[in-house]
Amino acid sequence: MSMADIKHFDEAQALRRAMDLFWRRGYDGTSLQDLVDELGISRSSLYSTFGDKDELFRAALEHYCRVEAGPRHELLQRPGSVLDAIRDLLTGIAAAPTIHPDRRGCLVVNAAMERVPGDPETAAAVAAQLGRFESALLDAVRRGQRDGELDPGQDARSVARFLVTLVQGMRVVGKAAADPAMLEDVVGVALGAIRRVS
Amino acid sequence: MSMADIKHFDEAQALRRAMDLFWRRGYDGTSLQDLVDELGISRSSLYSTFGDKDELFRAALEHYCRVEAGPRHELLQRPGSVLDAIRDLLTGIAAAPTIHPDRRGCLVVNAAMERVPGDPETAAAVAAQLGRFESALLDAVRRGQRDGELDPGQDARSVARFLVTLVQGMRVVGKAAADPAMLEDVVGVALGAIRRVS
DNA sequence: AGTATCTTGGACTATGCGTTCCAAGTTCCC
DNA sequence: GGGAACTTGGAACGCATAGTCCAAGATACT
Repeated sequence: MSMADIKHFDEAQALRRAMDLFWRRGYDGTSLQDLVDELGISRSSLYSTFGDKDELFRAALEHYCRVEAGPRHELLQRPGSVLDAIRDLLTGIAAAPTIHPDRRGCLVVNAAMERVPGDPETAAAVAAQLGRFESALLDAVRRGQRDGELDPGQDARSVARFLVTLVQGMRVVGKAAADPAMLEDVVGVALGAIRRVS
Repeated sequence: MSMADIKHFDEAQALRRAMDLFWRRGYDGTSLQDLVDELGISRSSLYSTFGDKDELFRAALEHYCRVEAGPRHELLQRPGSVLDAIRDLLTGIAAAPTIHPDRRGCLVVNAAMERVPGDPETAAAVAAQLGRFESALLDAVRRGQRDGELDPGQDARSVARFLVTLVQGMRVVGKAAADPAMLEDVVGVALGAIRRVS
């Protein structure tokens, strides 16, 4: 293998920029020219490095799951109060529209709504991500029930699924309604729903 | 005004078919040729009747709100148990993926995710629809609290917003995950969250 | 220094898109 | 029956798109 095959650009940075572009404008809303301009590389390099538009989109989606969603799942494994961890998770999602006032929402939800049905690979990636979120929450809920913070009378898996679903709803509402107070109200009700009645 | 201006096609039926097409395939996923083929009318008639693609999409979205969402709001005004009405509402939405196995989801959510940001008119229509849903739920929640079915200790508006958000999440999960049991679990937890503790 | 190998930019291709336009056809009024 | 008003189908237009290709440049090994 010769060593003239050095890339003249930062592949990781290009992927990050592609993720950002797809996140803000969606799949159809992002043209190949947009990508060429924003990533700062030529079409040839884009195709030889990332494959076609579909592959790049999927890579961007995976990168999003790793960088954006991953830390939130780890937050649930934090030692100490599970209820606090879940509260932090939910308030963080409630604050997303404030952090990103451009109404970009969540790339996973955007991808699911725009690409399902019609792109089975993206559909599978989204379903897998929801599954990972559910199992991370399931562990946390079980721990919370053991620690006496969460209501032990509820089925842990149902509670985890409830939280997964609520978070996706917060993503939709955060993008569509853009009233920060609304999501804070929602968080309050949700926490009351899972807390142990004392 | 002369009377040679009779349409040779059923305008209401065409709008229904356009709604169905946008619902299944999204805005960008539906080409004007698709519309011409499915609606059974020519390009000229389409443009002279509905305006351009944006206008037709908005009309289809409004039609959806009237035909699909409207009856659900009225369901909440049903005499008798509010808790039963909310349960029926939620289980109906949980059953949506079974009724439409093609993973079409909800046109309002699809539209919001695909068109926001970038189409302020659609964004406004979606926000208005969420607002109508919230106020319909607010009336129901207040009634349920008066009747002693719902927990009167919770802020009624927060509960309404919670339900709005949860339903949007059920739309996302129903389209992305397609496990009917999952949403039934969610409904159970949600009903427990708002029910009066007896 | 020369050569082989790989990357790069940009021109190029083919296709599909939304929109416009016009001749032909149809209907009603006089 | 003649003419005005309107709808209709289909051709045509300009433009944007995703993807391909190739000459030119850069690098490392002999």
